[in-house]
Amino acid sequence: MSTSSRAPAPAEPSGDQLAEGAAGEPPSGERPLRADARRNRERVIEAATEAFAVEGLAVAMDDIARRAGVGVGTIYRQFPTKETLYVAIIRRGLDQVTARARALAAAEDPGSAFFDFLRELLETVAAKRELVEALASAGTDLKSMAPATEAEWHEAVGALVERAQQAGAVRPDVQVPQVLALLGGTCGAVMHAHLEGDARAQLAAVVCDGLRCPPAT
Amino acid sequence: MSTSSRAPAPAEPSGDQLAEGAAGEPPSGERPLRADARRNRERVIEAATEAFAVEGLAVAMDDIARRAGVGVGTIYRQFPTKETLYVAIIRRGLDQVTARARALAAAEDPGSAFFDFLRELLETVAAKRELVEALASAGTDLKSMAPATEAEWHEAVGALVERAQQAGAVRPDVQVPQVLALLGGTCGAVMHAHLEGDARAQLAAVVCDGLRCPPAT
DNA sequence: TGACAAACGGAACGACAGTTCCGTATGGTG
DNA sequence: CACCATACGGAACTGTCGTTCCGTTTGTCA
Repeated sequence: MSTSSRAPAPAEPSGDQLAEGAAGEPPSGERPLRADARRNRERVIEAATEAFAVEGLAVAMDDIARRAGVGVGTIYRQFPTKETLYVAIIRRGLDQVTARARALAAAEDPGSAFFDFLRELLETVAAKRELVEALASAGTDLKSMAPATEAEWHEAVGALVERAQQAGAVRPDVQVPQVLALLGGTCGAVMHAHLEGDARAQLAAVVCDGLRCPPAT
Repeated sequence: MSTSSRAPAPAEPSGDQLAEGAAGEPPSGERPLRADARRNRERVIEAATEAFAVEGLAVAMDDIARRAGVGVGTIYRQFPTKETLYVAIIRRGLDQVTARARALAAAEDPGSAFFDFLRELLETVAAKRELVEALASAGTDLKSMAPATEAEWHEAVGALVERAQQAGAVRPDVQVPQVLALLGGTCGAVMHAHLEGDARAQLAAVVCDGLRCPPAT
């Protein structure tokens, strides 16, 4: 050993590059990225999304590159690590549902807004089951890889839940963290059990009923 | 996925080792295993359980061997594959909860039997969070790796649920598969969100209420 | 107690897959 | 239309692991 240790060092977590520069959509705050680069970035994300869905998280970077019609080097210029690549994809997806949550938070009926959100989320996840399953298996800690995305998600759901509680549509004794956990768990249930159509709706109904205010008592 | 068990010269699978001999508890139907072998088998399972919990599913077999105080070869004599090793551990755990379900199925009050089971399950899973999380990340298809174990689990829970429904303690419109899914999802929620103590109980309450018959209406 | 099958240990083997490197191509600009 | 920073491709490099092999040790049985 000793000697030239110029090895693929495990990509140390070193501090703040994770904070924002590692894997946002485009390089939000930086110099504007050449045209071909931007095009390729998009292609890579697209290809990776499909590859992860079809082959699982374990697809080789070479495969992703081939699907995208680029060289591996091109991927690594935008995503310094395989992890940053799938975190970027996770972000994208999470941002979408967060946006939906925010939109619903402005609805007139806070109660149905929340429950609709839950049902929609289940549908969305079921529709992309393979991909979500793959990404979930990463075991990535979003809180450290994409703090902002994570925070916004929590915040958006929190708002939805609290409004629903104030309107008396959701029992007041549940905390937002529990709801978040339940959302995740229910998504997991739908995916792993391959619940389709009615079965899925039924499960949603059970969870919704549990969350709803106990009518009397 | 993972673990591409690709041998240089695959030769022949020589028999359906998956079917039954691969990873049961002791070699249930075969010749009686020498004393040291039985001892080592136990040590290996013990060590692997701890290793998976502490280091995750990705621990090297060499690590497990070291922890167990044996050579890798010894592991491979009992568990032809890494996968068969953790499937054995999964089986063991699942058999335990199945046994508990069966015990509760004989209780006087079918309703509280079922709900107690759910709560207990959540406690158990929370107590072994690290291990369960690791094993869950395997993405192993139990139905094909341990059909009997899987079937018995379904059957035991099914019985519990159906009795509770007949007693009017669980809403009659949910199917057993949904309950199984919900059980799994709730465990996942508790683990991923690190819900502790009260938060866990609260979540359990929500799920139980959802499953309970809507009092009136 | 002697003999033999069963079991052991652990070095060695192979293969895979993430990451790096560098010569070449190209978009953008003055 | 040059010029060059930026980007590209993809072969090559490496560390890591699962798995195998085989000489040695040990339990068991007559």
